Amino acid sequence: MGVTRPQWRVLALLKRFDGSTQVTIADMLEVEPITLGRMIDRLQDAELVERRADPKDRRAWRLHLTAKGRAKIKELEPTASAMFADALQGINEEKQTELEDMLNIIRSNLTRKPMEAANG
Amino acid sequence: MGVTRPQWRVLALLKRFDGSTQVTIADMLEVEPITLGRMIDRLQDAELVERRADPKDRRAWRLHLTAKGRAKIKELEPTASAMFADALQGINEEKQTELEDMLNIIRSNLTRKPMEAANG
DNA sequence: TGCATATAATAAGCATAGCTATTATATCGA
DNA sequence: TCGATATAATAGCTATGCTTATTATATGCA
Repeated sequence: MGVTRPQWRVLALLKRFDGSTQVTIADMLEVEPITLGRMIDRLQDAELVERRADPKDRRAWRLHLTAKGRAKIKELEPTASAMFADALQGINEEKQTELEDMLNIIRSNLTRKPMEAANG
Repeated sequence: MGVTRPQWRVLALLKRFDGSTQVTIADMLEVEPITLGRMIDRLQDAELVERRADPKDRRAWRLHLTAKGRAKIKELEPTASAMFADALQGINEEKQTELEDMLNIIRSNLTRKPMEAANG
């Protein structure tokens, strides 16, 4: 439908946090800055996102959706919602919350700890 | 530790299903045959896996662990177990089963259905 | 001020992953 | 048996993702 899944995640985040720096978006997506940087290269080529200089920090870019980017989001949002609903069919809301909680525990286990057990 | 995470998954599967074809392993990993084929290229370069001709089907390769591959598995298995245990800390066995069940439902929702909702 | 350190972004190189197309071989049906 | 179709693997191209290294700029502190 014109964008890849990771690209869609970037667009969705920029919808909520327009004007973020690359590092900020990379952190939210849990990817490395260079990975996000290259995704932005392609999104910029596709004219869905643009880089603007940060007036306060000359090292940083501020990322902004273009009009075309906002249109693409509008176009894809119904599909995204439908896919989520479809994926979660057969799991009630209470269970969905439990699922989310457990996945958050696992993420925190894997990211915030030095993993002594695995290295010893 | 000498192999990447996807490569480890291939080795672990071959430990259980030594002699499988590429398509079979690709199906189990839920990746495309070409993706698995290229992983096997690298595992073969690293002398962890070898391709042997299928005596009954000249199109197909049979994948086998080398002695070096089996040694690598023995070396990494404790780390793998420790990482799993670490990731699941704070989630009791009953909850772990529920988690697995829910993830299986989601996978089946996303793979076995034509996704009418999303396309309509 | 001026140096050490930190931070934002990028570069090079490699691995993983998908899509489409192609080649070689099997298999099924008339 | 032969032609249509299916299947196993590969090739080319693109996108994602990481590690390590580098450049430019900020910031903290003496």
